[in-house]
Amino acid sequence: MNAGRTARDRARAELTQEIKATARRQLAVAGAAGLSLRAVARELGMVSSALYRYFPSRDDLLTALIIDAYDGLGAAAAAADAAIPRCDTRRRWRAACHVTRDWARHNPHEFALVYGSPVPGYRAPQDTIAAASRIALVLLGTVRDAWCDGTLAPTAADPPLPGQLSAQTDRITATLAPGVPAEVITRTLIAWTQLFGMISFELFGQFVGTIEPADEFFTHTVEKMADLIGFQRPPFGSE
Amino acid sequence: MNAGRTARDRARAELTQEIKATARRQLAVAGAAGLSLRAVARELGMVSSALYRYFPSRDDLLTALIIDAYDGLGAAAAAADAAIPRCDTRRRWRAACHVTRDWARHNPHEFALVYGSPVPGYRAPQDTIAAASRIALVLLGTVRDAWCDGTLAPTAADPPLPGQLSAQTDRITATLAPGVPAEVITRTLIAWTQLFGMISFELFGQFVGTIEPADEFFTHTVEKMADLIGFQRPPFGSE
DNA sequence: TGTACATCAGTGAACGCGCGTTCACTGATGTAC
DNA sequence: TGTACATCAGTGAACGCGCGTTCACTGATGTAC
Repeated sequence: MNAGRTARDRARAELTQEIKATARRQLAVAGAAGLSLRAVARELGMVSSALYRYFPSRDDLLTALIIDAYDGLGAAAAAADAAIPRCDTRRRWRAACHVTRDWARHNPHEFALVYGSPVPGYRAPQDTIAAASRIALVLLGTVRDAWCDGTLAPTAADPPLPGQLSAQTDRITATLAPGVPAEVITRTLIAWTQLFGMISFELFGQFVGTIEPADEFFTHTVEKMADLIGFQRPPFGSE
Repeated sequence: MNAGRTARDRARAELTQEIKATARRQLAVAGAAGLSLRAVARELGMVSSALYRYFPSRDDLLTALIIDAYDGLGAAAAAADAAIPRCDTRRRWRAACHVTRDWARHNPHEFALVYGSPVPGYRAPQDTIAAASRIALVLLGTVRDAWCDGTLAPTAADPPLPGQLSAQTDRITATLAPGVPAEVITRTLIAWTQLFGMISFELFGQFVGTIEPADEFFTHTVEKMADLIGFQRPPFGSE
């Protein structure tokens, strides 16, 4: 892989990683808004202007951190998902939810960076969107596979979705989950927002004094949401 | 109300409000981490040290803003709830959810202040917790009333909740909703986290390009969560 | 293998700006007699 | 009603610190012949 690359190239790649790692550590003490190139440079024993060889501006460094965060979560979820037999869709859903929480608890500042309040004055470039969608694709993939298997509970004879919402879910269906009914996509969106809301509340302190620790609440809720989507319950005694 | 108060007192109260209002405007441009006493003073045409007559430090001003934000949301929800007949519990739940979203959309920076990433280096004092719970109490109140009315759907014969979670819900039940089963409290907690997760995603940009605008998704989801809790569906044609 | 030149990493000084907080002070407002 | 004193709001200067970004520069690494 490194064949043909010069020492300079390798040094550059390494230092780029070190800068990002140091910046990540900085997030913990100052938050995204307080991320400081000078502080990063200081910790690396460099002069601040040297960082401009690696990132054209503070915002570009922030963008790199955001993409890394989304990628880290996406990769963790994809790996957890891949470790489970394709047909065991409920377990795959569950694993993706739990790995998301675990990742967030291990990387609380990166979670806050991407799922917390937007950084004032920072406008996320397009590249971040692709990275952001990885986790959603893993979650949606388990639902799609369950639907295609025929193991997902049938959709209720509810009134049809209103126009705007059904257009939105159709767009998702068309590109990412052909054949899956809008109703199922909608339930997945509900569970998706529930999952991240619950993790945000846990990490951002809304559970202090009540749902603390949140382990059992989390586990229980993941099952409830799996039921809501329609994943088949595991046979009695198998878990 | 102002009887017996001196001109000085009234001026002090007014200026305190003006400082907070100006600080709230500042939140929009710099976020909580960037809230600056000097900028607030500048906008008010004062010298920065004058603010120390009103707030002993930057963090105290931030605390005041946090309490005001929680109170604003809590008051809006309480008012919306109070405007609906006590017995119409599903409509009360629905109203509280919608007013929460409306408040968040009208006050996005205050929403971010209290439900977004924690401000680095800032530790919220105890007073904020009481203010924070107001919205939760309104939501929980509708569920409690529905249960006491006997109009809430019966709880399923599910396996009992695990110990940690049932202890946590029991504590909530004991003080805030006597007689309501742990299962119902748990479902309410799920809906509560779902609600705020959905609003966060909408405001913080996670819906960009997919669920945008989120109006119908929001309305639909509020109904689904009302179903999950067990509020009776409105009779056919009544809505 | 050796030389000439181009590329690049990192330096150090500087620009122009921001911040929270303290302190001694002036002058207006309020209170007690 | 008037006077003496205490309280308080707001000033302006200062302390000591931080920041992002630019720029001319030195010296090391890489490339072409």
